[in-house]
Amino acid sequence: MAEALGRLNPEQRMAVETIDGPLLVLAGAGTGKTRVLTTRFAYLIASGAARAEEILAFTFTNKAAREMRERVAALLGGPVETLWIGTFHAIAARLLRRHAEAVGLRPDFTILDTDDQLRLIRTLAAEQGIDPKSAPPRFLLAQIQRWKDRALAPEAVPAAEAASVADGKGFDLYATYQERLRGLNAADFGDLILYMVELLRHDPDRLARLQRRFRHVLVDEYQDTNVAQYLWIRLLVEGHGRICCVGDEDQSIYSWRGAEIDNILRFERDFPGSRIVRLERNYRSGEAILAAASGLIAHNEARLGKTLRPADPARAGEKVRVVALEDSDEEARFVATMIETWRAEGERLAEIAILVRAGFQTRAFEEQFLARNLPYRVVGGLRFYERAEIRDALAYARLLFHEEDDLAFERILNVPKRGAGESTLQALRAAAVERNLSLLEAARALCAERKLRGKAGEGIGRLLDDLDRARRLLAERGAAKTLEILLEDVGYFDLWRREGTLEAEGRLENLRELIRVIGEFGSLGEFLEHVALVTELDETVEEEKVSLMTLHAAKGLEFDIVVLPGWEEGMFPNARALEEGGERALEEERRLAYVGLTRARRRAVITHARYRRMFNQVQAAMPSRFLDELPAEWVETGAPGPKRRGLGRVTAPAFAAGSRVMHEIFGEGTVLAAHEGRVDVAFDRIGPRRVLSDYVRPLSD
DNA sequence: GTTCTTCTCCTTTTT
DNA sequence: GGAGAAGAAC
Repeated sequence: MAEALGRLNPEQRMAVETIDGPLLVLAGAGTGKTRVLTTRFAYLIASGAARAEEILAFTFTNKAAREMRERVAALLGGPVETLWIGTFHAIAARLLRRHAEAVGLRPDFTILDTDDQLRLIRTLAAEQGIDPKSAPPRFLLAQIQRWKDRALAPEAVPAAEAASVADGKGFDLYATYQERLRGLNAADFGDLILYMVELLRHDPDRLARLQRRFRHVLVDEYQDTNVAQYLWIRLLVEGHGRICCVGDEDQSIYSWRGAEIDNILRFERDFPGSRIVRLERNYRSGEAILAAASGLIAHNEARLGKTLRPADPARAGEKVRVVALEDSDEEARFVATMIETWRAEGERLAEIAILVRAGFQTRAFEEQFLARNLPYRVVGGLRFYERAEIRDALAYARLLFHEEDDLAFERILNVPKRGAGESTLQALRAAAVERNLSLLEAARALCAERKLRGKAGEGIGRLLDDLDRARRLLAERGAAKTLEILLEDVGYFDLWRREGTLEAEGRLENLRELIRVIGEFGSLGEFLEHVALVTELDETVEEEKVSLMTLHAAKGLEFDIVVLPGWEEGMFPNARALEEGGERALEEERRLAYVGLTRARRRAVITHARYRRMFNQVQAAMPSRFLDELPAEWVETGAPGPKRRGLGRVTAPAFAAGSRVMHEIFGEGTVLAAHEGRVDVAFDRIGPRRVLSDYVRPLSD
């Protein structure tokens, strides 16, 4: 322990050893936040303040939870199974299963995924005659989630607000949606937190027991908590105030998910007697990058304020480079070529990341990388458990586990196609309601009574037989093997095999992977709980590949080199975000920019295009206002590369058609024609292009 | 009634 | 260039 403490700087040490009251650790990017959290965890135990199982630690991602768990275990010397370290949702689920009946659920309740939620909302909205055009299901679901993020059960939604959403229909839908979820013995993500708060609010004894049981509470990424999470935390530490929140208001980027930056800004008022420790020594980046990022974020109002300083003051590092490109295609080509150059200079691809504002931006880069055989990976795109084939297979698994899982049944009723379409489903629903059965039981009843005719009757009959057979196999063959047999029997594998495309190959591969993973779990139930709460299948093998991801996905990561494309008004800051959220949203966009810049250890390159192709048309784009907000002394403009020896003074006539030239970015090529300030060159690597003559020099040989 | 095809709309970020 | 809804064909 002494050794671990000795590795801390004075501020970090203060953050670890202040354990007698509420503490807010303002941890700037790259200041050793995780080290503080894990050391504090261990210190609480070593100092006798709490036993390991008396410390409750909340994180936002499963990855962060895992990392913390591993590092704490290492500090404590050996794996600790009983640690309460997890995401808000995972911990809520764990606690709720023990107290399910108090919130109207059974302990084996299902946790819905977004697909399920949306399908349910769509059905309910249709039942209630809500026009999907004026009130799209996605929007309604988002509104319901926002209520849940604020810990508002239907009866708690303020009347004025209830009336304002789709003429009050949105609110009615919320009430029925909640009823239906309880009927299905299911909870969605928001419910986990909402129910937790309700449980603690309405049951003082239970609350008191939990307060005694968890002597210390740690919260990571406090700036990302929503109101419901905040209320939960507050209830938990009411009375003793032994809470430590770690966060960075400048990295609060999840308001659209209900995160409330005010939670962190208000900390001192919320938790009387609290102290604040600032971690400002940055161990990641050079001075130039830190100064550029600091200068940018200084434009925000909603801050507690802190200044990042390089831990090594002698390390100025490279300035942030800003490059203007003609259009989005050229941007992608430029970035790809730049990365090829870096690679040739010995940079590792795994240490290069391209961070974009919106997911679709990755496509242009992917195309370039594919064409050039430049290895890349898209981080966080469609996650494993969100793929259609995985969802389908999981629906079969859920049905095996819980016959009454109507949502799973609906999903696979006609997958693969067995002639049971919308009208069949309606008939089943009607029968289910009338006889108070689950859909599957209703199907069984109607089949037995020969009320389902033709293709549908036959198809459903076979499905029921296959399911029965599989269920009988379950105990003997285990979950993985049984699911494999079931998917084979119902013809689900064949569905993809018949396609014969490369994509279908991939899907089959994913299914095999799924079955392998199921095999690693003790039971089907255990596996399904894991799937509901863990969205990624994380085998982040260190591969020599460029990473492509959104700025949101990049939070918490770091790379030697970071490329930030698309810094144009409308794109970044994102126009839609500004429309919805105004000034507050602008500040959040700025925080995103700050997060992006501070991911870089050694080098950051920002690009913007003068013309951007949006869906089908080309639009002129203004450089992002964030570019103007970067302090000029830490920024360098123009393409990188070897110093321009007299370039720019070379005039166009110097380039005779047919002569060989070298371009700073695109490499060598042959001149086709020269124009005023521009040259057409057939480049060896990327083909013909018109480029600025400033960037071209003649090759003497 | 079911499935296939065309059309139109939009595309921010995700535990 | 993708998804969902509406219309057309089986």
